Amino acid sequence: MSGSSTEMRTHMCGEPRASEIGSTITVCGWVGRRREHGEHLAFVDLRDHTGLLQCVVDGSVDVRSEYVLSVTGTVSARPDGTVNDKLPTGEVELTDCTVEVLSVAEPPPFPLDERAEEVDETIRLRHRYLDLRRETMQDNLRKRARISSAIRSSMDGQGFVEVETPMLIASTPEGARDFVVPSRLHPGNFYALPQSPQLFKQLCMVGGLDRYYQIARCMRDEDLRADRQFEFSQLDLEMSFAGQQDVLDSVTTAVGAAVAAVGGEPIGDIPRITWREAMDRYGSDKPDIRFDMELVDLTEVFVDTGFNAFKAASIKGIVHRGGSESTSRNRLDDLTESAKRWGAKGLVWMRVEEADGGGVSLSSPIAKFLSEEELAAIADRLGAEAGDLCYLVADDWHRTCHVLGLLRLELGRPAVNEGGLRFLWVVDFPLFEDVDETSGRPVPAHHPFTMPHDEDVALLDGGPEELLAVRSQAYDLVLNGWELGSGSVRIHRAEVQSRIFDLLGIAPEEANAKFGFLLEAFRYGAPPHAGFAFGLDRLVALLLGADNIREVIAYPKTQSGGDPLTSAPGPIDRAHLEELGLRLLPQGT
RNA sequence: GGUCCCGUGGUGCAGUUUGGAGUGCACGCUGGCCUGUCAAGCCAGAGGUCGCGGGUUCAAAUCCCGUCGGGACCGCCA
Repeated sequence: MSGSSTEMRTHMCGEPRASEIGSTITVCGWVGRRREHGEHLAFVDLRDHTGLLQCVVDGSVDVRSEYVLSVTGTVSARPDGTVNDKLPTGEVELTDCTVEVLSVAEPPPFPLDERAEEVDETIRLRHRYLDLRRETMQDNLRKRARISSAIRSSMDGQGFVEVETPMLIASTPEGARDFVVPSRLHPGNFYALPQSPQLFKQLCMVGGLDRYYQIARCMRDEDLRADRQFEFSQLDLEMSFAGQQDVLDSVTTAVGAAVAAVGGEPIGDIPRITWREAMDRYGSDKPDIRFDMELVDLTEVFVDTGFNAFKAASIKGIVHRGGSESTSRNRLDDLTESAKRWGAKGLVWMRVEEADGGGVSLSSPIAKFLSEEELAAIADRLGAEAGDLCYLVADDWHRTCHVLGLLRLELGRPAVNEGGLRFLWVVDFPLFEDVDETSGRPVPAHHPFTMPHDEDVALLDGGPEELLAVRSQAYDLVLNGWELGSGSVRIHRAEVQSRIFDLLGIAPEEANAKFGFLLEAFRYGAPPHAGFAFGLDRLVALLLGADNIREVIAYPKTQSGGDPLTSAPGPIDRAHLEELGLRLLPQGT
């Protein structure tokens, strides 16, 4: 029985089959539905995580929903005409039953079947132990465990060493807001919980571990979302004497093992595009490539335009195939409002109609401001056909891409469980995401230990234009439009590192105070190294078709960071505070 | 910090637009009947701070203000 039999049971509820007819077995589980037919006959569905078994008992036995029973009886063939082909155990039933009530149960506060999907999530979380009894949640957690296990096996097989890093670490002001823990032995001082084991894994490389990995818990005190919890799990890895391709290969192998563990199609080679191309074609650094609707560049068409709104650095368009009929004027107004909220000055839309003399014509409130040649060029470049709806945005390159990228998702994005699994590597991220206008300092796009592209190092000495053109050896893994994770080749040479710190305006003393231990470690012989981290919760959710990572986390928190089960967070008493050397400010300050 | 949506017996909903008795539906629960059901069936019954507070009104689930809780999103998440 594959290890499922115990002192208390011989079989799991989902196991008995016709081949075992005649044997006497004992099963344990929870009472599902009962069907009573008077004092002489009742059917009780006994349930555990493997399935359901119908037990035929005397109708005078008082068992209720969710009572915990041990039932000993004979596996019997069901009488003719009563076989239930919807159940794996439906050919048999347990007869001559001896029922022992192991625990009584109050009626559950919500139905423990698929109808629970409709129940207020707070109620599910308040009684999460009941929610977990449901088949869907059992399935989610068991598949998650299989995925974790497959990832560990894959990493072990690739020669990675699993290392645990500390949870109580020094706070660093960069990046996400830390959760902090007051120190009793050092009043007035605090530990931080790790946002990621970033610095420790690099130290592991200096320490000669060669290949490190960990399924690490990370904590960030930032607002929660459907795909973000305070605490989350990452597959975190780092490799010595390795470059980008090595990391991509290792991660691909691990992710492939994860997909295979839940019966997905082999992922094959993951396509790769540059950040620049991703922005150009999809308007996003995490493109959802389950559907096309790519951005088309129209800037050249309008170099000499007389239409003021199109005298812009970048003009792009997308085509909603056959969208004209299904899109009302009201909807177009809503989309225009959305585009403005996303930062655009406006949104130009054009309905594509059959032209009198063959071909197509474009109908739009702004068509009268454009020349025949311009209209023809738009239709031609967009490949517009009658019935299509075209959208154009004109602005600087970044904003044009961003707005059309969001519009593309709004118009075409499939549901979470449709369109298969479309992984994508996005490479050559810019080293800096912006240059601060007042200070002239570049703003790092990744962390400050990210290696610039070798051929772009010279650009570090240039002005804002050159700085923004510097590519980094940083890469993201994207799945169906969700950012799964990111990584980079790290700087291991002191002179490059100090150049970066200098550019970012981090003085040597400051760098020393924040990262001194890492910089010191690098003075003792740092191997070139590169790494990656990706969110396990997000991967599991997407593999299981969940649109929300709470569905694949046993005990998640609500959007406001509370736990309805334990009522965390809560106050602590005065003595406790005093021991930690803390005093609360009055409320409302 | 901001925008939007939701809150009515244990659960899911209708009722709110246009104020008029806690009115209705399904599931669950309790009791009764029932020897082949599997969403069992039939009969009867219990169960309510309409999230909370204030206001308008002869009268508030319904209108107004505030507040709490939940969700989606923007900001934020190196």
